[in-house]
Amino acid sequence: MSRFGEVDDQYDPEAVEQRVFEYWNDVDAYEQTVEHRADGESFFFVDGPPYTSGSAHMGTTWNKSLKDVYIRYLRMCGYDVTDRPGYDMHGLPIETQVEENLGFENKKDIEEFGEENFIDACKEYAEEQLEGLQSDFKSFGVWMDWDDPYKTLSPEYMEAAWWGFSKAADRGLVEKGHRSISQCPRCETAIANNEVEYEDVEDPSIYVKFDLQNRDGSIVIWTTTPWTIPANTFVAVDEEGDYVGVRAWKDGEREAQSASDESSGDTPQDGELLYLAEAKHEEVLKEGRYEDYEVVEELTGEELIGWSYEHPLEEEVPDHVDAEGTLEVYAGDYVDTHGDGTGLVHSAPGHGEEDFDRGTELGFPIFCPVGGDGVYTEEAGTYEGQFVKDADEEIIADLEDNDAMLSSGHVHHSYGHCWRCDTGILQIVTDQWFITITDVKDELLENVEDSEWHPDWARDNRFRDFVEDAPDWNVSRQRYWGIPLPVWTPEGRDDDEDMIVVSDRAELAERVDQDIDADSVDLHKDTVDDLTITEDGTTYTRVPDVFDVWLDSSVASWGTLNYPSEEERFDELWPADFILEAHDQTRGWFWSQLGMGTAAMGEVPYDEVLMHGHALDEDGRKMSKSVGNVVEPDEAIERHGSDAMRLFLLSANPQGEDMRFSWDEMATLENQLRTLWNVFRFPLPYMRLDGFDPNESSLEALEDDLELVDEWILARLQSTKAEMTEAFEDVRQDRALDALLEFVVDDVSRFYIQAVRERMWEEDDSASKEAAYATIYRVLRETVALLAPYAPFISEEIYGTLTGEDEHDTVHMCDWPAVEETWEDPELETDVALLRGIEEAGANARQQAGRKLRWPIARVVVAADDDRVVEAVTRHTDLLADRLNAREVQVVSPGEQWGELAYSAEADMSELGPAFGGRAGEVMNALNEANIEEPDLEALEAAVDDVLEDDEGLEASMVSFVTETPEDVAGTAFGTDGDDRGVVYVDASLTEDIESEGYAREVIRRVQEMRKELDLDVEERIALEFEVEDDRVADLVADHEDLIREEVRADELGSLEDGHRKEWEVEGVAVEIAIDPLAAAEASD
RNA sequence: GGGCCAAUAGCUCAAUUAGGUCGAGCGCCACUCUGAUAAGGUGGAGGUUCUCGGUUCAAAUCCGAGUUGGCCCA
Repeated sequence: MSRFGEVDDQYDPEAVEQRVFEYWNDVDAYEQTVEHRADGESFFFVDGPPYTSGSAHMGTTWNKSLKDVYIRYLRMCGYDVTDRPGYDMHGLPIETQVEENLGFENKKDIEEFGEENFIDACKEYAEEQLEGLQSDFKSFGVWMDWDDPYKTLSPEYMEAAWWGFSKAADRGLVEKGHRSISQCPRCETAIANNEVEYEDVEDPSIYVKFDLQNRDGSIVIWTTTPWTIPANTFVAVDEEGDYVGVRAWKDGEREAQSASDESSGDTPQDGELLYLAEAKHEEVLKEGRYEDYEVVEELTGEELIGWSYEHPLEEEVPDHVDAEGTLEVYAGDYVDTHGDGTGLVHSAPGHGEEDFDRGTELGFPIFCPVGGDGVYTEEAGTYEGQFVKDADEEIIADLEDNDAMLSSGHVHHSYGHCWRCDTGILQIVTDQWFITITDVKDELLENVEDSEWHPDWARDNRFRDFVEDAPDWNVSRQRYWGIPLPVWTPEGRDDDEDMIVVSDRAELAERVDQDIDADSVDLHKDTVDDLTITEDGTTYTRVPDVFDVWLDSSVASWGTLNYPSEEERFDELWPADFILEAHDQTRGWFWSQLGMGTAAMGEVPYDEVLMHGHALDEDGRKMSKSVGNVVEPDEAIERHGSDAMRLFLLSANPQGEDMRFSWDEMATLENQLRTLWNVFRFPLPYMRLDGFDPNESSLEALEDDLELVDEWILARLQSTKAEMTEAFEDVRQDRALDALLEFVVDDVSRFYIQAVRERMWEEDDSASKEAAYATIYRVLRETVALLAPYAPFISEEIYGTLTGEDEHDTVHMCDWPAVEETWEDPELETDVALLRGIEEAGANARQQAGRKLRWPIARVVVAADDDRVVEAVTRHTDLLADRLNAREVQVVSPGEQWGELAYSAEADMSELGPAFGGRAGEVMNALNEANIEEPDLEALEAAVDDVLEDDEGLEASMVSFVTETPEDVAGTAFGTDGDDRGVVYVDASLTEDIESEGYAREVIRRVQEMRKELDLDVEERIALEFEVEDDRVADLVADHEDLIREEVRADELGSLEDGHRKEWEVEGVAVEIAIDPLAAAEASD
């Protein structure tokens, strides 16, 4: 880009982006930037791999923008940052998507299609999705190593997972076991708890009577899963709970009883004897439509323990559990006598995790007559071959036939579903492989301490809770598209004794019977299933399962370094310095990495964590396709540009809190970029015209020529850099951005540029103009460096236009701007802050007095609260007078009083509160309302005592006096950062002199407007005529004829025959103005 | 049902991290400026700090109970 070249008048984000993308491509900006830091200190960032299905949504976009801003920042700080992006490419979501695309219903279809073909199809699909994501990420300027992402489906990466798993096995943490798991009957695989999605559905709701043995009556249980009744093994009670025995009648049975005298024997007249929780009996009996009942027995849960009952489907399921001790009542800590149900819980260890744990504890056989496809096995007796949910109806009918049904209805409740295919999950017991991380729970908790989290509560409140409760990790899935378990077991054996766990490709090639090439072998299921190992006369075959997809990403910290196939970088870099993901990853990647890191390496694989939130819609609801409130990043880019979108995303607090999307905010940020653009392009024509050369005219060379505003904006720049750096160190890039934008919009645009405009207009070369150029050059040059991590496009374009060929090819190679002590000046910053406070207050006072800025005012009086204000005003009187258009500025020192002011007081509650206790509020009100002539404590006290009719004993520290403005002047308090520092009074009284200038300026402004209507060049000369109707005003204006002629560049003044003519009304006075460009007049001659 | 987080102006957020009269930006309205000009400036309106209790002389802030939203878990 050429230095000080022409730029667009309007900030056009799309055009900027296009140009910058091309430019980056031309100069290999990314490659150069990486190379530039190659010798820097290493910084090992690990990208949490997004899953390759679907495109980048707002949340992913936020996540990647955050990663980009920190990576760019760290690079600017000199680090050689690892920036390899990653993609999570295995797992059930892709399988189900591919199945859908191929029109498959179940595993059988896959088997017919062929495993190899299916795996190829999954791979192809995942690669396609990856390309889409990559281009999404590139589209908003993320700089990562797109040419070499780590992919969980690559052999090197799969090997990393094998290696981690084998290390865990070496430590004895791998075991095969019978566990109660969540099974998706469609996908025919176990799924992780965090893959279960809960949805509201209608299910059967049945109350079942289990007839007691060796005593009268039945116990009542409740369930929404009739299909689990065949597997009933025991009933659980709350040992401490209160239960009742109830005799209940329906359909007029009791009347029949009272009619008959004898009530012995089991007759309908006796009703039914039912046992259940005291708290639930009314509700349950109502549910069973009993008309009448009587509590006949009260007992505790403990008393129920040991009662035995008959299996309600005894005949239908002949193989039901009947071992010693089963079909009895036991204590269970999962029972709640006040919750849903009856306080007696039907327990089937084959179909529930809690039931399984308790059943195992009791030493019972685990009866699970259901296969992985959700179909009853032979053990289920008459139900064999039916899908369990389909069998509900028949089971209900059978229970009714067996007179075991108390009530049968339906209920709406939330029930777990497979996150991918939306099929209701089943709890069944199957053989699975586990990493028994519960064996190293203490180590996990210790390792948690070794990582630093932002925000800290994410670790101490959230993550720790999860780690404490985490069960063993079921890592096996009965699917196809995943990393195969590297486990070989002796043929025909079904356990983890004598298993072989292969750790990498080299070991695989060495041990398997077949001849394979370690470098080229693919590790997917279709390949490795055929491999066998024969050692000491035993043949081993591979366990057919693949890994839970969470295991894939859990090894990212070494997988991204291609460890174990490459060792050098691992030795140098591991563990990760920094990872950054959303809060759903507490249970996901943050956890899986800790688990795997601890199991394999004994360490947490990351040092520092930034946990951000989710992107919600404008109403604070989560974005969801079904609700239709999803905002696509593409749309945001189209409407406001990538830079503005990034700015919006990066202006949100990144620590734990969710972000509400807002089009308004994004538009505001685009406007602020527009302001920057305007600031940037304003001095360019002048610099170009004057041939400004920042090398020759450096700030350092021109130091003595700098004016106050120059020094001030440079001082503000230093503070801004300091503030930003501090914010970045606190991992609060949002606060850093706030500081930068405030600097750009408030200090540079609204103050500095306003103040230096006149210097730029000077036609002759001057040291002052040179100094202004040098200052603004430095300010802009550093500003774009500070902005570069956030808004890489606009920063690049501005940087290129400023520096030309002088510096780096890209702003992103710049060093993070350091604070330069030379230019620091906190004194001056305070001065200007005070002056701006005074100026603002003065403008306010002017408005109150009804005097426009165009009209001079006689004087401004600044009543200072403290000496610092006096100092600032005295030092910069001229500047203040100029900006307020005042003829004179007076200062009233602290302690002194000005004019005929009345006084009141403001209470300092931190003093009043302790002194007056409960009456503080009352005293405060009296103080605030008091009105006195002198700011004097005694007078105030008298006024307050008068109101409260008491002697209050005020102290000076309790109050500060405030002035009450007299009528002829307007006064407004001013201050900095919300602290009052004094009052500005504007004396708006008119004099002839002031009126004269005021009216003259009114004329000037209207002539200027007419010049603009004619589209005249700034330098173009004109002939001018004006006629003021009011004689007095006409005389006043005439006094300033010279001023008018100079300002509007009028060479001739008098009556004009033609030209551009207009009637105006100025402050109620009619004025006729005509102008005619002189050049045009000559031409017409 | 449980854990964690959040709730302050119409919107996005502050309020010096063991309490002291709640402030910005945007938007809106009015005014203003006219050599950054499809820009710039000033002012104004707008608050039951989600609700209800409690502690305290004093609560947005501390405690308790709820409501709503978010994440995770059941």
